[in-house]
Formats: sequence, C-alpha cells, structure tokens
Amino acid sequence: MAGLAERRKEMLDEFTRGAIYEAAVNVLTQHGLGGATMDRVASEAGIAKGSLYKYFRTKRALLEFVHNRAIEPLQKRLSELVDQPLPAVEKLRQIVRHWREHLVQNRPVFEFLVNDRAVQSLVRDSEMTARALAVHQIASIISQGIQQGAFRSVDPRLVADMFIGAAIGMVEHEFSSGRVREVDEATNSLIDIFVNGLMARGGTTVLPSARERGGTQLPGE
Amino acid sequence: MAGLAERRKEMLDEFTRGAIYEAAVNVLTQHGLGGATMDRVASEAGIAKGSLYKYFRTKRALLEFVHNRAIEPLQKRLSELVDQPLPAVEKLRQIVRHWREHLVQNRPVFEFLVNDRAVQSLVRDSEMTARALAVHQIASIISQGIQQGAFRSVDPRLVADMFIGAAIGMVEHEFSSGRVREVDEATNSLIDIFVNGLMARGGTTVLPSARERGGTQLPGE
Amino acid sequence: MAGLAERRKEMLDEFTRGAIYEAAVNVLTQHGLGGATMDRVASEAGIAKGSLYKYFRTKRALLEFVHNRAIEPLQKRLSELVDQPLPAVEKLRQIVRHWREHLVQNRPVFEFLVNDRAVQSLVRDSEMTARALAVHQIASIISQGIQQGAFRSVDPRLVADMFIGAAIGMVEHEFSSGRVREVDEATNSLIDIFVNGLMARGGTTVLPSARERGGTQLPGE
Amino acid sequence: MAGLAERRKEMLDEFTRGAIYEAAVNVLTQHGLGGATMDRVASEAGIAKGSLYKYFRTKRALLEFVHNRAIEPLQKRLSELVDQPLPAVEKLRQIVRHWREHLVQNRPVFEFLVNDRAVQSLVRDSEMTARALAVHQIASIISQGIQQGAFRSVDPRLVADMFIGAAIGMVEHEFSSGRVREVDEATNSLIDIFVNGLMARGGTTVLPSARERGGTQLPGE
DNA sequence: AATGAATGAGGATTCATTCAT
DNA sequence: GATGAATGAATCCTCATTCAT
Repeated sequence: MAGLAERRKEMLDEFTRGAIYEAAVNVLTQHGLGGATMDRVASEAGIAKGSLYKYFRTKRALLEFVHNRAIEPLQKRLSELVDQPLPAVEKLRQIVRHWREHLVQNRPVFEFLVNDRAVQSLVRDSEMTARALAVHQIASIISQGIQQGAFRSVDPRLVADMFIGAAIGMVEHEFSSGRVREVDEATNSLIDIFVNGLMARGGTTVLPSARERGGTQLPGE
Repeated sequence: MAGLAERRKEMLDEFTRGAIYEAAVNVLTQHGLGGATMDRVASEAGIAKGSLYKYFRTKRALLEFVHNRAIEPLQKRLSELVDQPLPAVEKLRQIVRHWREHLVQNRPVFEFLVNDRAVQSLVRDSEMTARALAVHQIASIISQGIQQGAFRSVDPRLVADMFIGAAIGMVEHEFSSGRVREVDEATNSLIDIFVNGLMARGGTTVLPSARERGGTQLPGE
Repeated sequence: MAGLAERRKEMLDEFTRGAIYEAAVNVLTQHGLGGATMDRVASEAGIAKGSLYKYFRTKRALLEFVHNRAIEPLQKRLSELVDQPLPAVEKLRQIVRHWREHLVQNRPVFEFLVNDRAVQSLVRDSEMTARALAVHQIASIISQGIQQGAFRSVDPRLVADMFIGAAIGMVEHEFSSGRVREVDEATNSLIDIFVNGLMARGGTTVLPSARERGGTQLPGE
Repeated sequence: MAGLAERRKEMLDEFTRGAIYEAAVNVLTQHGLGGATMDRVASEAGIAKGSLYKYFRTKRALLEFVHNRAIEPLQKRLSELVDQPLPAVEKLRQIVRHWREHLVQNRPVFEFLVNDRAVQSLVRDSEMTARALAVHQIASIISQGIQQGAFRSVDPRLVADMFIGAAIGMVEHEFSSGRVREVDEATNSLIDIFVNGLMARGGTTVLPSARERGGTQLPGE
C-alpha cells in the first residue's frame, strides 16, 4: 500500500519535473537567462510559484536540474562508447556525431545554459564539472588510440580539451552560419582534421613546425 | 591653448577609464557577472556611482567597453598577421601563441565576459560579433594555405570555427589543469594536431575516415 | 465553488486598491506630486513596495487610477444629467452644484492631480482626455439650450470650455478665500452670470460690445 | 569707473538671464517639467552648469524667474489698465484680449509652468500668488462697474475668479481645438457672455434663475 | 569669473523566497 | 498539498548641488 502510494507520487513528481524542464527551456529560449524568473517558469509550467518551490528549493537548484538533464544524454552516450570495443577514431567520430545532433536539437538550452559561464559558476557542482568528466573520458579514448598505435604520442588531456573545443566550434559554426548541413559532413570534417591534419600530403612541402625547427623565430614572430 | 586643455582632459578621461576597466575586471573576478553591479564597480574604482555614469551611460556600455578593450589586442594582432608575408601555418602558430598568452594574462575577463553567452547577447554589436570577425580572418588564412598548396581542400570557415574552438579548449585546459606550461608547448601541440593530425605515420594503419570510406556506416554508428 | 473564491479575491483586491487610493491621496496632499514616491504610498498604505507593484505595474498606472477614480463620479453625474428631461439651465446648474461639492470634498486630489498639467500629460489616455469629454457633453447641453430657444446662438464648445473654466475658477475662489459658503450661493452666482450676464438691466447704458460696435478700436486697445 | 563697470556687468547679467530664460522655455517645451534638468538648461543656454548656478542659486529660483518673467507682462498690462479712465467692460475686454494673445504666443511656458500645480507650489512666493493679484485687480474693475451702475451687484472677487477661469478655459479651447481664431472672436464671445449672459432676449421665456425663484428646488435638483 | 567633474541621496522597478489560507 | 499574495533587499539610473582648477 505505502509502496504503491509512494511509487504513484514518485511518478507524478517525475512527470511534473518533466513539465518544469520543458517550461524552463521555453522561458530560457524566449527571455534569455536574465529574463528567466521563477514566476515565468511556474506560469509556463502551469503550476503555482509555491509549487515550483516544492520541487526545487532554490532557483539555483532548478537551473542545475535543467543543466544536468540537458547534458545527461551526452554523458550517458559518452560513457557507453568509452567501454565499447571500437577503434579510438570510431569512438571519437560517433561522439562528435551524437553531440552535434543533440546540440542542434536542443539548441536553446545550450545557448543559454550549458555554454554560459554565468550558469557554469552557478551550477558548478562540488566535485567535477560536466566538462571535466567529458575531458577525462575523451582523454581515455585518446590514450587508447596511442596505446594501440593508432595515434601519435600526445598529451591526452590537452588534446581532449582541444577536441571538445573544436566540436563546440563546429556546432557554433552551424548555428551562426544558419544552415544545418548533412549530418555527417561537419562531423567527418572534424574527425578528418584531427586524424589527418590539414597538411596536403604527397610532395608538397610546408614549413616545418617550430618544434621541428627547434624553436627558432621566423621574421615577424 | 585650447588644444592643451583638451589633451589634458582626454588624458585624465583615459586614465579614469583605465581605472574603471581595472575595477570592473576585479569585480567580475570576485563576484562574477551576476554580482557585477555598478555600485561595486564604482566603489572598487574609488569613484562615486554618479561619476561612473558620467563615463558610461549605461551598464551595458561599460560591459561593452570592458569586452572590447579585452578583445582589442587579439583582433589587432590577428589583423596584422593576416597581411604579413608568412606561410599560413606560421600565421596560425603565431595567432595561437599570442591568444594563449593574452588569455592567460587576462584570464578573469575572459572567464566572465568574453566566453559568456549572456554577455555576448548584451554586447553584441549590430553587425559582426568579435568571434565572427576572427572566424572570417582565420578562414582567410586557411584559404591562403589551400591556394598555396600547403593545406588540403577544406571548408575554410568551418575549419576556422573548429580552430578557434580548439584554441579556446587549449586555454581552458591550462586553466583547469592549474598549471601553465612552457609558452610554446601547448601552442605547438595545437598547430601540430591541426597540421599533421593525430594519426601515427609510417606503416600504421587506421580506419579510413568516412569520407574515404564513401559514407558507409560502421556497426554502432 | 470557483466563483466564490474569485469573488472573494476580487473583493479583497478592490479593498486594497481602495486603501491604496486613500494612501496615494494622503501622500499627494502631504508631499505634493513631486514628493509622491511609490515608497511613500506603499508605506502610507501599510503594504510593502513590492505589493504596491502587484496592484499597479507602474507609477503611471497608479496615478491614472487615482486620477480616474477621482474624476469618475463627476463624469458619471454629467452623463446622467445630459440625458435627463430638464431645461438646459437646470442641467448646468445641477452640474455646477455637483462639481462644487465633489471638488470641495476631494480637494487634495484635485489640487495635485486633476488640475495639474504634469499629471495630465502623464495620464493622458489615448483618445479623449477627461476634460475633452466634459466639454463635449456640456457643449451638447448648450446646444440643447440654443435649439430650445433658451440660449442665444453661440459656439457651444467655446462656451463650454469657458463654463468649465469659470466653474474651476469658482472652486479656486472658495479654496483661496478659505471659506466655504452656502452650498447654493456660489453655484447660483455662476449660473446667474452665464445666463443673465453682468449687465445691469433697466435703463442703464453700457458701452456696446466690440461685436456691436463693428470691431472699432477704442483708445488704449 | 566703478559705476561704468558695474553698469556693464549688470547689462551682461541681464543679457545672460535673458538667454537662460529662452533656454529654460525651450527645455520646458521639449522635455516637459519632469525633463527640465539644470544640465539641459545650461547646455541649451550655452553656458556651464556652474555658471547657471551663479545666476540662480537653486532650481526653484530659476523656475520662479521663468514663471515671473512669463507672467510679468500680463500683470503689467493689468495694472496699467486698472488705472485708466475706461468703462469697466472695456477694461475687461482689453484684459482678455491681451491675455489671449500673450498666452497663445507663449504657449509652452504656460503649458508647463504657469497653469501647473506642481510648479505653483514650487514657486509660490510667500505673500500673494500671481493669481491672487490678478483676482484682486479684476475684482476692483468689477467693483468699479458696480459702482458706476454698469454691473449688477455681485461678489466682485468671486466673479473675478470665475472670469479668470473662463478666460483660461477660452485659451484652453483654442489650444485643444488646434485652431487659432480671429483675434477678437473668442475675446468678444467671452465678454459677451459675461456682460449679457446666454439668455435669449426678447419674448423668449426661460426658467428664472434660482436667485429669482428664491432658492426653491426644481424636481431632480 | 567660468567651468564641468564629482558627488550621493533618492527613486522606480524587479524578483527570489516565504507563509497563511 | 497547492496556492499566490506579500515581502524587501537589491539594482539601475538621475540630477540638484558643490568645489577644485
């Protein structure tokens, strides 16, 4: 009996939290972070402000909830992929493709919540920020690639951070260029660059990198 | 003459604006964007609130000023580099090195202002946001590389956006790893990845990229 | 039912709005228009500033409310009278009497709100200001008088404006003279002047009006 | 020498005060009473704010100055007329004509300063407000008319207040109707009403005024 | 004497949070 | 348990007035 009532309540709770999530995303989309008031969220969710506070004790808690729920699928997929028996490159490729789709489909949330410093400081949980977790896991994929001889020896965490940055840059490009391209086009471009580099192969000579040059300065540097 | 008094006034003005800039950066650093009130900035700058409003007619104007002053050197250096007679790779290398140094030295501003969506919508000037300008110029460098045969044929703007993202990721890495490395180490890593890719050369075989595979799906993709 | 709760809420609302009206009038009386701050009104009404803003979204809305509530009874009575089967003179007489009583009883509001240019520009509703409405209706009474042969042929709207002005002048006289006279004394004086004029009848000769003189200029004109 | 320098200074002073008057009127016209800041007045007058404060120690003093200078010609003409050897009616006629012209020509000042309660309380000088003075003098003209047998016996001050009110109403009519009529038309209408009343003469019977009826109430009164 | 930068009290408005019904 | 009215601290901005140069 008690168990049933409890389960019932939990489900209702979960349902309402979903509605609040939708409402918060709408408000964020329409009014931006600054205009996202508890009043508006409650009204958009069709509940009273007092009830909203029953579900989230502070605004910060609400924002954390929205933030986490938005990021959750990304983290989940990343975790799953890390453990799969795939070559490192394929893992990266699938990660990027999934990120891209998710971001494009949930653009407003990421516009206003995830990629926003103000929120990040607001929702920064005690231990490990979402990004740090992603870096950690992508770094492990890169390490795998190095160990398996597919990748050169690089600093996995550094490259992981660059990789994430490039992925974000890719999505920003799609946002700002207004046009959403073939699902694989941008994804493959990113992987292609990271795997093969920009260098034209076959006979063409480029200036050696500074590392290869031993750090000498070119004129103008 | 009149010229003298004017010059004097301008210098004083510039001096005060500088002090306000410092104050704003401090407040931003200590209180974040949300806690950056005009009151606090004025107090930190050691002037009255009314005086602050003499220099900046609105909070938004102040934020724009801080934002622009922080970004200005980056844009200036980028513009200079674009026009220099250097190989594309060297241009990119120098850009990254300069960005990195500037960002590391002005971390607080970039933490709270430049890379923040909320501010971006606040300070978004009519036509072209700072990032768009940077993308444009870096894309032109990449185009140059392609034309000169150094780079493969890629979408310059897309790769430019990725490149900027990767550069930001690199700096974030330095911020979050807490340790600031040798000036060239991270820079060269970034250039190295973008030019040569991650792929281990010499006999090792990796899965071909989707482009080379002709778009076929691998299992799990 | 739902209706009950709604009715209850409406009554409470109306009650509070009444209290705010009183408070606003008090503040207006004591501090004048310039000193009528939302803070003071809230405090005088015994509610928090935030609550005041729940009832009136802006200061302007509050002022409009006070203005309208003060003028409402005047307009109502005027509208009623216009349609009654009374000789034009009697209509005018009753209007003046009612105005006078209302103004004397609500002196502070009219001192600071109704007869004040600054407020008029603040509360000027889109279409027809209160005065314009009054002019319109009094003009229609004068027209009636003309049609029924009681009044000479004059410009009804012009005379209506003069009539209103004279009525205001009458009340100002009572205010400034400090003494409030018999209810009918001033009222009848006003009607008497407008109906019969100042001219002494019976044998006494006065200079003909310019109209009668054909527009010739007297010395000093 | 000292005398000359003093005279010179006085003249300059007077000149500047004139410029300030013009500036204040412009600002009042463009920004209304609320937007009439000392800053704007100084800037419009082409002097520094500090200098403005040399001429008027407070904003109130400036407003009093503008108010008085605007009213001055009206008072002057009124005083002159009172003492002239003219029939009372002619005095009233000329007063109204002059007021009307002056008000029409200086509309902005009167819109925002003279007929405004907020200012009136601001500029109310200790003893006798401008209106009170005008009432006094017009009342004396009416008294003259009564003594000379031209007017019936009425309360001169009460009628003077009504008269002034009617004159203001007349000007308001011209302002609100947008059209400025022949100089004498409105003026003569006003005088005509006040001298002869609205009553249609010659055979037509109207209800007797309450005075004549002895104060009896009509049905509906 | 003229200037205009500096001041800071004051005012309108918002919004996260509480609590009586 | 749900509600939404009440709260008041906090924020942006204005402007009359002063005073050092």
